[in-house]
Amino acid sequence: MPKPSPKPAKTRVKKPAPSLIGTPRRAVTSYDVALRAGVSQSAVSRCFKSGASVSADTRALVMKAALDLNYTPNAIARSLITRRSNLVAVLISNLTNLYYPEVLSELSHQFAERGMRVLLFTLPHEADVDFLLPKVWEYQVDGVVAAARLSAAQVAEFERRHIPVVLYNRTLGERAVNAVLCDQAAGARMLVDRLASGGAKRFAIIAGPKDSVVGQERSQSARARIAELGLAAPFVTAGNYDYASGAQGMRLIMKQPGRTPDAIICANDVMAIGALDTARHEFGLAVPARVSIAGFDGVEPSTWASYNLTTLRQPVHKMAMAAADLLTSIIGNPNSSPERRVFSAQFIDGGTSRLGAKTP
Amino acid sequence: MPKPSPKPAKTRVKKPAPSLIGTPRRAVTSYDVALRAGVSQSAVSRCFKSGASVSADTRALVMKAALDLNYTPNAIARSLITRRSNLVAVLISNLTNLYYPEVLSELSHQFAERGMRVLLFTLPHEADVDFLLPKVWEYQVDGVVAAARLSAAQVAEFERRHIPVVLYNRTLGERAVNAVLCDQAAGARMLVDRLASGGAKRFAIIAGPKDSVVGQERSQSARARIAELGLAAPFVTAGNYDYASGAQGMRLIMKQPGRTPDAIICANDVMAIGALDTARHEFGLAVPARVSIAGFDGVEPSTWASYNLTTLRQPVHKMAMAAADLLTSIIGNPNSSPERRVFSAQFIDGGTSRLGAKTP
DNA sequence: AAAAAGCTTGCAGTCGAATGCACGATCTGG
DNA sequence: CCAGATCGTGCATTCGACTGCAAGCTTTTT
Repeated sequence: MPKPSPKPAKTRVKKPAPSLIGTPRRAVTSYDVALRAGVSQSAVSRCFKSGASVSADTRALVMKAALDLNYTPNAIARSLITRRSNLVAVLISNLTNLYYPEVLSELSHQFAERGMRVLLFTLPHEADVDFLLPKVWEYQVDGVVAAARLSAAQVAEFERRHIPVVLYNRTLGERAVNAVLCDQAAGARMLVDRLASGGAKRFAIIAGPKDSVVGQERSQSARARIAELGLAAPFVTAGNYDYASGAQGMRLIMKQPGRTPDAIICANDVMAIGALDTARHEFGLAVPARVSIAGFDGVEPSTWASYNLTTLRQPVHKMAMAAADLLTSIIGNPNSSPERRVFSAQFIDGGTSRLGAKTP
Repeated sequence: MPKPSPKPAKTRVKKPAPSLIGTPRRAVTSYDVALRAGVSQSAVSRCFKSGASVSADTRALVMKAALDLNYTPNAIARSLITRRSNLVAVLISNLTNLYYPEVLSELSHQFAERGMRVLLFTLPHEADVDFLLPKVWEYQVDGVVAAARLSAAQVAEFERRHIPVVLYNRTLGERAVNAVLCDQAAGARMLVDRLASGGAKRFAIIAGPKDSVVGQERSQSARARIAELGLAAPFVTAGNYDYASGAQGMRLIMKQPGRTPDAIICANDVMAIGALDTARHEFGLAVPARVSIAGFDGVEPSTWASYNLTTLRQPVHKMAMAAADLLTSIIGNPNSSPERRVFSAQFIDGGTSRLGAKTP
């Protein structure tokens, strides 16, 4: 008697107990398919990978079995081993902004074409991004498109984790980051020039929120150009990118002492529309006869007949494509140095401004 | 000599070769944390799971180590074993529709509050959904919110795979499905009643596309009610839910022989806005003096001063919340029987319609 | 016809976290 | 002061697919 075997254990080397931890029902796996097709699991795996070495016979067998069983590869399991999730996080601060849905839609399509999925992260307006980022990391996304405010530290954190980030319509000062941009400054200057050569002398600006880089760039550049032209410094009021703040901005402008401005530049279309409606319906001002109004972005409502807004349209489609291209290229080739792709806005000569001729 | 050992193999039972398959750099894992904290991997795992049995000492050690190493649990690995991805697929056909971004935004917030992420699937307008669905399955989403056309077969396929689906503003005839709805019929009938008691006698309808269940419901109910009131059958033209088709619908209406209608019901706000702009600016019709115009949805631009549209606002916030609630409840409790949550639209008495008094 | 080169294929070990089990430590009560 | 209960912990296995390796088979080359 070698041992009275106090513990019944240690005999079975395997299978202490099948647990099936989560168990919301077991799905069809590659093993099931392999069994049915009479091949190994590896063969099944290879059949679902292009470029793998599988004979036509095996492939046919496997595909038949897969179809019979309604097998779909498990992307989660795949990601675990390949270290590629094919997920892209898209961070968007404010989907109700009217401009962003368009961006999101384009991004979604662009990434879909590249075989990637969009994991959406919306920020409850200016909420704590730091609270959100760990969620992004958890999902092992292959990359991030950020159309939301990220601090330099936050971007650095992504870099430390080797997660490529492309900023959309944002930069971090002079810091080298991947970004897709629209040249706001050039647009703003052009706008001022056109308005000025159309006769505008007294400008006012309804700017974006202070923490919006894009908004600041738009209003600062406009101010700078106004100064360059030797015109009086404009009255500036900050809005929140929504209709109500455009309307409110208009009221503030009208409350200012002195003559009413003859040109109002708004940091986005929706505010311009708010200002326009208020000018017309609340103050009975003829636009553009008495005052010119212009916006930025070129969102759909700006083209509607009631507005036909003068604006600077961003090439959203091209920009989204560039963002997707840039991000996929970084994913495929880390260590590439940061790149900025800058687009220029298209001037839309709507009916809300008296404009001079285009300077050549 | 038992065997000259033709194969040198079979000696090493483990470690044939470390492969590190995908290798876009190894991240910090729970093992690393365990090592640093001087505990087992299990302990680390338990520290990140609420309700697990861990001593305060261990927890402190682990948390310190995790912080030092910047550890974030890998949701992919977790999903594999727990069979819960905490991902919800949101299917949206047309993000440029102006109504959907609002829905998406609300859904995103609602799911975020429940610890779930939104995996976005946008359908290139009426593209092949069947092509998209396998992608949804691959990611082992815990559930689906479909604000897009799904056939009964497609929904059945989800059921077969035990993936809960909640339809948003959609049904499948009498088939029992989980759905969050807005009572379109009641809204449409109420709208007709109000317009009729305001004096409308000659109706016209700019309907939604033929394949839009919601659109059909809206226009059919309106027609039915018009008939019930003994009024002439309305001229009906189908649009595509966009501004251009609203405008086009208006032109078609004006081309009809006989007297111009005195009330136009549009299957959504954007078409109503298109029709309104066209009526005013192209045909010089006074609205609502000569013709009443009304829409559905209550999107933001419908409230703008230039429009101030009469419409039926959908309680998007409540509906999204209901969708998220419903879906999470099904996830937590499969085998629950399908449920419909129906909301009613809020009548917005804008300035584009001559309305009679509300019937009590 | 033998040798070399090619294809296919299965084996077995990964990826990172979760957890059933059993052992050890601590605490309670008799 | 020891039996029994409680708590905390580590071990080993699991989830499902991917892939390096080497063996088996086929084809080509000489």
